[in-house]
Amino acid sequence: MDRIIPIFHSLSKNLGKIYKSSCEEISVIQSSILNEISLLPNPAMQKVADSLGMDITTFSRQIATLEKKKLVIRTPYKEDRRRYILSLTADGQELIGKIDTEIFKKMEQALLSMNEFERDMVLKSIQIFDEKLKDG
Amino acid sequence: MDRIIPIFHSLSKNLGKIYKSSCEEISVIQSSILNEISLLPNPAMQKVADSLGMDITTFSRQIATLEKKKLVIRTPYKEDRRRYILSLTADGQELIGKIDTEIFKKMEQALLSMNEFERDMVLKSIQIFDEKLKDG
DNA sequence: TTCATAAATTGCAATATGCAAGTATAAAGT
DNA sequence: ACTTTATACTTGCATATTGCAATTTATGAA
Repeated sequence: MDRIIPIFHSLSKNLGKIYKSSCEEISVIQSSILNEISLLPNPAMQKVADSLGMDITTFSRQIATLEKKKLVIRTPYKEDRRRYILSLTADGQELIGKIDTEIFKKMEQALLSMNEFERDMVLKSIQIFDEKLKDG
Repeated sequence: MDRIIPIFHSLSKNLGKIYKSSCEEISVIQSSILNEISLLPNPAMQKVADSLGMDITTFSRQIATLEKKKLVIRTPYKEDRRRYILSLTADGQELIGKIDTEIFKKMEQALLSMNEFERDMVLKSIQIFDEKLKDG
């Protein structure tokens, strides 16, 4: 348990570098917004902002930027006219596909350098770990 | 292997939230700078910036800010007078100690909700995984 | 209706970013 | 020696990001 802090920092740094180097056309923040929109079912702005732990005013402006770039669409929500439903354009979908492909290449490289037993254990463990973090 | 992308995004998000919520007095970026300085032996500015993958001009200004906050000291390096050696002040050390304690609490919470076998496997796996990412 | 709450945007000031250009020092080439 | 080249770091500048406060518009409750 005492190795946990150095591992935390190292892992944060390595994941961050992978993410950054996989995003060419947009920032990491913007990529995470696109990704979150793709995960949630017909989300309103507040929902996505909350899910990412972002301030709503910053989020609002990021969405404006992403909309200008034709990656996101805001659709007025008829049941509650204060809200906008967010969705990705075809370009937006394609872009997160490209980014995910880059991320995958780098993750794959790390995983393929393990033997099969190790790889299965690592994948399973990370999933368990992530679930526990999500709950906390 | 096909679950790797969702896990990557989720893990990035969760680690990022833990990091952010553990930094009160400074930004996550600044915390990662303090942490990196503490890891490297008598590092010059360029060294730390490279290690973090940061642009040197942005880094230079962050160091100026951290020095004003009395968290970091720049010491001229006699063997090469173009360089400055970075080190933490007592306040800087104390601050990363506080931040690490907060991070630890949250990580511990996740790990203690596992049984001992699972916890050992997860810790070992994350370490292996992180090592592989570091090499790549 | 009136009041309180919620979703989203805008004003504004502070902060962060990175390229280009600058200074100062060190190292290499002639 | 001395000229060129390269390195370490800083500054100018333009742009982007951030978040609090205040505003607009819409919903829900009293």
